[in-house]
Amino acid sequence: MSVTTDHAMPTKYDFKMIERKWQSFWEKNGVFRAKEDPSRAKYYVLEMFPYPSGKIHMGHVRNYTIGDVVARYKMMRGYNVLHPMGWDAFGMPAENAAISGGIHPAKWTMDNINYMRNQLKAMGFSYDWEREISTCDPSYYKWEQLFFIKMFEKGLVYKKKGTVNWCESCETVLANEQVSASGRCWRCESLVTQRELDQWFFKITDYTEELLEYCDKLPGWPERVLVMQRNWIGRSEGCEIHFPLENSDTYIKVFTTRQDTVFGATFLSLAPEHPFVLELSKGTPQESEVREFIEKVKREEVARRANQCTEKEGVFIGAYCINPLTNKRIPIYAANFVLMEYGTGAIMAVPAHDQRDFEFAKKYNIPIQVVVQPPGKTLNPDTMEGAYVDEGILINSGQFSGMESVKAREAIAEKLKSINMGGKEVGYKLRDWGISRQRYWGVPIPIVYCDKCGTVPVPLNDLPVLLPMDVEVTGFGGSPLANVPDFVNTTCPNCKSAAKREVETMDTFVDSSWYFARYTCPDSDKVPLDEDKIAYWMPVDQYIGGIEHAILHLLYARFFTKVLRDLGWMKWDEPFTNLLTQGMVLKDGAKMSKSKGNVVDPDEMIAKYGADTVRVFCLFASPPERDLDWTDAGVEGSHRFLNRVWRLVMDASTHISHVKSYAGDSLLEGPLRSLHRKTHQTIKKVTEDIEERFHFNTAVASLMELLNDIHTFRTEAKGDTLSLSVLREAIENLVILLSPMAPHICEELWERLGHKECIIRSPWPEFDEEAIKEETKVVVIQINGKVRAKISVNAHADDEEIKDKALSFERIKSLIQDKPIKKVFVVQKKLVNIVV
RNA sequence: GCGAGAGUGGCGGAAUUGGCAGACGCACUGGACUUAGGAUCCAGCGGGAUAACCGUAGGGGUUCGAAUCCCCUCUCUCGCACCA
Repeated sequence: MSVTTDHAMPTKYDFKMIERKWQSFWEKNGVFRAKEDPSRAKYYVLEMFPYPSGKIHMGHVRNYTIGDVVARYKMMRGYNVLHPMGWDAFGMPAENAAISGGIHPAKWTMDNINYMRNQLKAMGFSYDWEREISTCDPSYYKWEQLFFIKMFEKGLVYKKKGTVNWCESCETVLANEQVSASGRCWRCESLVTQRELDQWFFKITDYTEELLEYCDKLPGWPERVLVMQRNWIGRSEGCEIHFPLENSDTYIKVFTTRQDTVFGATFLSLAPEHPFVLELSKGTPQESEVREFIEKVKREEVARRANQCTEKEGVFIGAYCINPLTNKRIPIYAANFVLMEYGTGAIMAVPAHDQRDFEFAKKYNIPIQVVVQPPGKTLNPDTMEGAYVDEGILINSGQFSGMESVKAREAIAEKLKSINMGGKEVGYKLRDWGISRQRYWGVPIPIVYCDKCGTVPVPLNDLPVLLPMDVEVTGFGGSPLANVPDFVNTTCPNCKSAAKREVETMDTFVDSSWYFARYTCPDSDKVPLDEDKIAYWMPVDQYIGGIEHAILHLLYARFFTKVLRDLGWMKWDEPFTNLLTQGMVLKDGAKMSKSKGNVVDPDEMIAKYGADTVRVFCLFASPPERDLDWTDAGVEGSHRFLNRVWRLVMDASTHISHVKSYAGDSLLEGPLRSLHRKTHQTIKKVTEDIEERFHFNTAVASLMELLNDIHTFRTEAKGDTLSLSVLREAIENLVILLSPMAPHICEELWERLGHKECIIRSPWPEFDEEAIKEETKVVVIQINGKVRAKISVNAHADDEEIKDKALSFERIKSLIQDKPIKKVFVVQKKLVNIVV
């Protein structure tokens, strides 16, 4: 009998039949159903749930494939794995579909969910579909309303009138995080303007320090995500300084990080929105000019105003204050570049040492006073071309002259404190999270407005406040819910008199701030989070998603976790222990988009090549953090690989069906030993690549190598039982190691190899340290660092032996000839470098 | 401007406690099988007069030895950007 050939027509790799078969097998047998079991170690792997926009795209496919490999690997490793999936189902596209297509957002959303669920099932992902949740389901958002009320009671939710970001196109408010650096809406890219509105806010600033502090306690997160979050929180240490108003007993508070330059403060700049601007200018000759300026700035787009390049403009408001350390009288201006939301909305302007103030002073002819001298230079305010912003020695600063600026910051802060004119202060960029949205398709804010009782939260027994279904969504005229009398008109929970409901809905980022916790107990109907179940599953061991959520979703989810902890619903400080941010899927080097016409449709790919091929390609084409360029040729290659695996196993199966997998019972030599070694090296490589680095591309590559070696082996080896048992060992390991990546084909092959238990319930193989060892090693011989020869040495040879062998090697001898040998370096069983 | 990351064959990518550069795949070339091959198998595949030698964005340095460490320059990607 020969191992090499088999003349029987092999069965074709029928991926359609195979994938259908195993998907229904998994479903029927509840293979992926997760059950709490305190006797087993749990592993919670989660991918960011999708917005049901219509169809799954390649980004999802990649994201979920990565998660699926991790989930399946951990299952085979014996962990009790929770791997859920659901829908971030509230949001604007549903509403837009209603406006343009006349279809109800609920129907549109449900249709999309049904379609996309089937797509995910066709990919063979190992989700526990019994735990599926949808954020637009009242049984989900009911609890979100409960959290809102609890937060309201604790003062973590408040309503305030203020300037907010407004997207003209979405006709709704945006949180600061949701406005891009260029002042555009995160969703539709239109320019964002400002509006005065009464809005609900989550007090995320109560958690600023903790959110920042824990950025150093998340070793499982990519550094760049943490850097982005730290930047966003934007902590800066500085000083508050009080500038008394002339002829008044009030003062203006400013925040500065350069209190060492206070002696150079020659004017004050206030944000145009600062209440003092109107108040102080009242009755002065400047009043009308000031009013005009405020109006002008208000009209400016956020993008323009927040841009560094925008011309600095301002106006004198007709009032003066006193510099508390120089006692000099200095003018007060309103300036377009001063932001009301940061610090105190007012700054002391030091033109000599701040570029913005410098430009401003030049433009309006305000004196420039140098107070920090750079080492070895003298600054002349008349000839300076820009501000000197670096450190130096203080001059013109009274008792502080001669002091280094760094030290002066301490001393001046202390001085200000001692005279009760300010003191050290910490400033943050992070502001409270505005969550009101003037939209229909979202979670209703559970609040009632009563003329007598004011703002009253809906009693817990009355939850959920159901989102009404009979609503006409037009896209005009503000909150659609305001036009539903049955919804708006209610009675006050307190005094039972007529009252009105809040008609705005919550930002959908609230919905996704706690879904990961709800997966642990999706059916819990008495409490939002079941104490025992959440205690068993949380926190998420591995979270996987796109980098685009580095700030938005991930910061909100961290905040919400801390809130829920403080409300007593869970006991973790952070929701996600490890985070993997995968790169984008590109086509022809560009992001896929309809307008570019470079969209690859997952459905088509699955139909043409099967889910396993699509999965393998996603994993093989590049490591997860990097962008992946989709190529048809690459997919063909992955498909070819699976075909080769299929043929190999089918060809060999008749020969190896009666032998047992080699179990180390007899001594191996030659090709048998080599294949056995390769098998175990591959187990080691694939295990480490999955476990330690998520480098599935190299894991697949090593499986391809094993496949190639098995091929070679079959043409060389004899058909004796020992050979066949080694062959069987190699093939079985190839199939089992490949199974997390290409589960359908591997289940099928596993069954055809005669296994009764499915592969996902089989244990992950362990490698044998002994088998991996090479009996001979190839040692590279270098002369002056250049490779000149390679010799084979016994694995037990010591350095001296290797050195001798290298020096006596013919080719080396002839190259060295009679040149004197200066030194010889030997790297253990790897390399010899001869220096001549 | 600041911060982070990256730059390796025709392409995607391997190799990171400094030790054989280019694993694996794609594309390409030649061959086998074949009525046929866009299937499959075998072989080749950084450049080069196939010899020296040169090659990991460019230049310098450390070292017996550098894709890897250090310095400078360039390019690209991402994030932040009037935050006082």
